[in-house]
Amino acid sequence: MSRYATKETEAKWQAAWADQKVFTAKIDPSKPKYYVLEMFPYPSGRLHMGHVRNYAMGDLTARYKRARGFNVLHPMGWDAFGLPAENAAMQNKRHPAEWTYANIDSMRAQFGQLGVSFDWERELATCHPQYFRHEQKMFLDFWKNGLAYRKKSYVNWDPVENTVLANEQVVDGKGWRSGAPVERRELNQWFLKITDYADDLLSAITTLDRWPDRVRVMQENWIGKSQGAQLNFALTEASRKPGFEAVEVYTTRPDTVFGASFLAIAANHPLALALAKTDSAAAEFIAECNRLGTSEAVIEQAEKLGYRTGLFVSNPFVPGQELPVYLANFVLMEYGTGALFGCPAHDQRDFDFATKYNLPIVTVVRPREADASYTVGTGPFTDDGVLLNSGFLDGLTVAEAKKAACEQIEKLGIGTVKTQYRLRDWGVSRQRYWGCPIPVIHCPSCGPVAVPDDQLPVTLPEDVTFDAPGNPLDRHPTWKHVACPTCGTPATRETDTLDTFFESSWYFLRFASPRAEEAFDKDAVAYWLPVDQYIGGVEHAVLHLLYSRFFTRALQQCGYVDMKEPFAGLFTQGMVCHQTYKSADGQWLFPTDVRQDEAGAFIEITTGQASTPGRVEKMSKSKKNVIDPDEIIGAYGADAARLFVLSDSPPERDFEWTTAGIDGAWRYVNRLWRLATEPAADKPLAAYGAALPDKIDGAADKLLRLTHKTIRDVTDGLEQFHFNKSVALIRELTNAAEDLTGTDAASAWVRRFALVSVIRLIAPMMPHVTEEIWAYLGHSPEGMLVNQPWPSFDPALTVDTNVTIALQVNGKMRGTLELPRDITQAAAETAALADASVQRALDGRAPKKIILVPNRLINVVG
RNA sequence: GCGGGCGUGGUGAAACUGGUAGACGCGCUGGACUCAAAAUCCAGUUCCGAGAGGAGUGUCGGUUCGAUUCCGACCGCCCGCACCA
Repeated sequence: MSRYATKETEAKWQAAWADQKVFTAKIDPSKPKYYVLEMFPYPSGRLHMGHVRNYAMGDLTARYKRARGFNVLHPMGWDAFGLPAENAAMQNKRHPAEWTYANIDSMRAQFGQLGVSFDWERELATCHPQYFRHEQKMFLDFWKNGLAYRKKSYVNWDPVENTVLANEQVVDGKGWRSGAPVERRELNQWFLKITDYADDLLSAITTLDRWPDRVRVMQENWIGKSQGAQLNFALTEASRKPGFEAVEVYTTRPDTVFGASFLAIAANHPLALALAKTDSAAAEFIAECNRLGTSEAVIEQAEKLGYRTGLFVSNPFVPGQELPVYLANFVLMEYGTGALFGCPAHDQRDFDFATKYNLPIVTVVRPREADASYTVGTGPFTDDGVLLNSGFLDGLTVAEAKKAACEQIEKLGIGTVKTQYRLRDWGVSRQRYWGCPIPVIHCPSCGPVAVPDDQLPVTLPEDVTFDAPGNPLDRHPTWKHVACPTCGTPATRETDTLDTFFESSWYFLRFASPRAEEAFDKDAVAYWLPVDQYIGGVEHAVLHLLYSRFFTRALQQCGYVDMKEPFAGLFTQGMVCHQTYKSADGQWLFPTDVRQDEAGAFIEITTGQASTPGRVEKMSKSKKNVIDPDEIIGAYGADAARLFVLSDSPPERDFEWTTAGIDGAWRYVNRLWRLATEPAADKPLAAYGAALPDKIDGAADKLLRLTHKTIRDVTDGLEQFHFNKSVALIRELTNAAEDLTGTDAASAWVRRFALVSVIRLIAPMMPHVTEEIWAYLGHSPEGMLVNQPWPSFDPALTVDTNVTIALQVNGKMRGTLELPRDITQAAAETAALADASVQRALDGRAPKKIILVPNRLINVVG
C-alpha cells in the first residue's frame, strides 16, 4: 500500500504556484474584487498553532473566492515594531533590526511550507523606512488638522526601568520586569483626537452588518456614550478661593439633585491642587492617590477613601442647603469634569461612601407601588420610580424628572445638557527605541516644530545600546541634537516613538499599492478597499479595530482616502488550546515530555514519574502546552495540519489540539490518495474524459444525486464560515463514493465524478494533495486545479425520487416509510394506517387527525 | 452589578424557518489480514432492557399533533464592560 509523500509533493506544487505567479493580484475592473486579509503577525520568529488556524481560514477563503471568479487580493506583511525586539536585544546583544529581519525570513519560509496563497510581491514590514515615512507624514497632517496634540497626562512610570509601562505591563501594581512599585507620573505625551469621532464611530457600528455582534457590542461599551447634565455647585462665601467660584460636576441623574449630600472631586482636580498648597493633610492624601498607579484593576481593588476638605458648596435646587466637599480616590479626572455630586439613596457607591463617612441619606425616588412615606433601607434604590422630597420634581417619573431638571438647570444658567463618552483620546507616545520616530523637533523659542517634508523619514540611529534602562534614543550622544527647522537655533528631536498600534491602523490600505511613491494610490485603494473579509483574534475586538476605524476617518479628513469604514466583513476566530501537564514537583511540562502508559496514566518520559494532566488552556509558552507547527508539518504535511484545524470545531469557538485529531486528518489525506491511485478491483474509476453513460440508476444514481447535493451544501457552508460542517459533508460524500461497488460504466463514471468533486471541494483546505490527485487522474491538460472554477451543481439532481418519511403516532416515532416524493395527503394516510407499528400504537382507536409534513413526516393523532 | 453568548453521548460536535436527536470525526469494543506489530478493512457503539418497549438535548413548568429549537422561572459556565458620576 503506497503512502502519499507529503514533503516532495507539497514542495512541488508550492513551487509550481510561485512559478506561474498564480496568486499575484492585479487590478482588473472587469472582474469583481475580493480582499481577504488576516491580521498580520508580529515577527516573533516562529509561527504558532494560532497562526496556522488563522491563516488556514484566510487561505481557504482566498482560494474559494478565486475559484468563484473573484479577483482576489490576499497580501501578507509584518507588524515589525515592538517591545520583544528590544528585550531580545538586551538578552542576546543583537540589534532589534537584525533580530526582526531574521525572524521575518524564517516566518516567511514557514508560511511557504504551509502553502498559503499570499501575494508576496506586496509584502511589507512596518519597521522599514519606506513604510513608516508615510506614517510620519500622516502624523504631521493629523497635527495640522487638529487631530494630534500634546498634553500632560498621567502614566504608569517604572522608576527602575525609567520608562512608561502599558496597563498590561503592570502586575499587582508593580512593573512586570523590575518588580518595582509603579508610580503615577505626569508626562508630556502626544494624543490623537479619537474623541472627535466618538459619535460617528458609535453610530456607524450599525452599518457593520458583517461583523460579529459581540465585537460591535464591545465597541459600543468601549465608546460608552451617556446622556446627562453638566452643572455648577457654587462654593459658599467662606469656601471661595481665587479662581474657584464653583465646582462643575457631570451627572446622568440630574433628577436626584434634591437628594445630594456631598461633592467629591478627583485628587488631581485643580481645586484639590490649589487646596494642597495650604492644607498639608490634603497634600498628603493627594500624594497617596498618586502612588496608586493608573491601572484600572488597581484602582478597582483599592479601598474607597475620602478626605473632607472643610469646603462647602450650595445645592442649586435647595436654597440654603450646604454640602461638604471631599477629595476622593475613586473620582477620575479623565472622566466628565473630575467632580461629582453624591446621592446616597440612589447609587451604590454613594451609599457606601455616605455610610462610611456618616453623611445624610435622603430618599428622592420611590418605587411606583410605594407611598410617599417610603425611605431606602439597607441599600440604595436604583430602579425607575416616582420623585418625592424634590420640590418641583415631585410626582414625576425618573425620565420626566431628568428632563425637567435639565430645563431648570439651563434656566438658572448653572449648566447645560451634556453627552459624555467613556472613550478617551489615544495616547501614542512611547519611551521606546524600536518604533516609528515622532517627526517633531522641540525648539526653545519656537516650541514643537514639524520636521520638514524633505527631511522625512526621520530614521532610527543604529549605534545604540540596550545595557542601561530608559530610552536609548534619549541618551544617544548626537541623534537628538539638531537645528530648529524654523529659526535654526539648537533644538532637540522628540525622542518618543509611536505606539505600534499606529502602524497596524493603516497597513490594510497600503497593501492596495505597497510600492507607490505616495502613501496610497487612489485608484488602487478605490478598487481594492474596503477589506471584504478580515480575519483575526477576538483579542483585537476593541483597540486595533477601533483605532483602524478612527484612523481611516482621520485619513479621509486629511484627504488621503475617500472612505471611512475599512473592514466590511469581520470574522473573529477562537483560540487554539491544548491540555496542560505538570510534573511531580509542580513544574509545567511540554506535551512531548509526557507519555501515557498502558493503564492510561500520564508519565514524564525523562524521569518516569507520574505527571498530572491539567486544564485545556490556550497554548502559551509559559504553560508549555505548545505544539510546534514545524514539527507537525514535518511529520504530517501542511494539508493534514490545515484540515485538522478547520474540521474539528466551529471556527469562532476555541479549538483543542489533540494528537488523535491530527492523526485522523492524516488518515483522511492518505485515504483520498489511495481512493484515487489504488481503487479496489470492484470499485474502478472511469478513465479521464470518459463519456457520460446513457443510463444511471440505482445506487449509482443515488451517489450522483448526493454529489450534487454535497456541492450545494458545502458551498453554503463555506459562504457562512461553517467550515467544520463543510468538512463533515465532504467526508460523508467520500464515504458514499467508497461504498459504491460495481464495475459497470455508470458506476465507474459516477464514482469518478464523486471523487473529483471531493477533491475540488476540499482543495481550498488541502491544496497540495488535491492538486496531485487532479494531475494523477489525467486533468493536466486543463491546467492546475488551483486555476479551476468552483464546481457547479444541477438543482434537478439535488432531489431524490423517493424520500424516507418519519412515521409518528401522537408525536412519538413509530418507524419510517420509503415513499415517492410529494405524495398526496390521502396516499400518505393510507400508507400510514397500513403500517403495523402504527396499528399497534393506535391499539384499535380511530385516528382523529393525520398531519402530513410534505416529504418529512406523517403524524397520526388518535 | 450591566451587556453578550453558551449548556446535546466517553469526547470535539451536527440537526435549515418547530418535524426521524447524535450526521461527520475522535475514542472504545469485537472481527478480518499478519509469525507478530504497524497500517488498512468490516461490524458495533446515547442510556435502561434478553426482547417488545421505555427514557433522553442543564433543572422545573408552559404553548403545540409534535420542542435541542418558542415562552416563563431557576441552576451552571464563558466572554466583554464597570468606582464612568
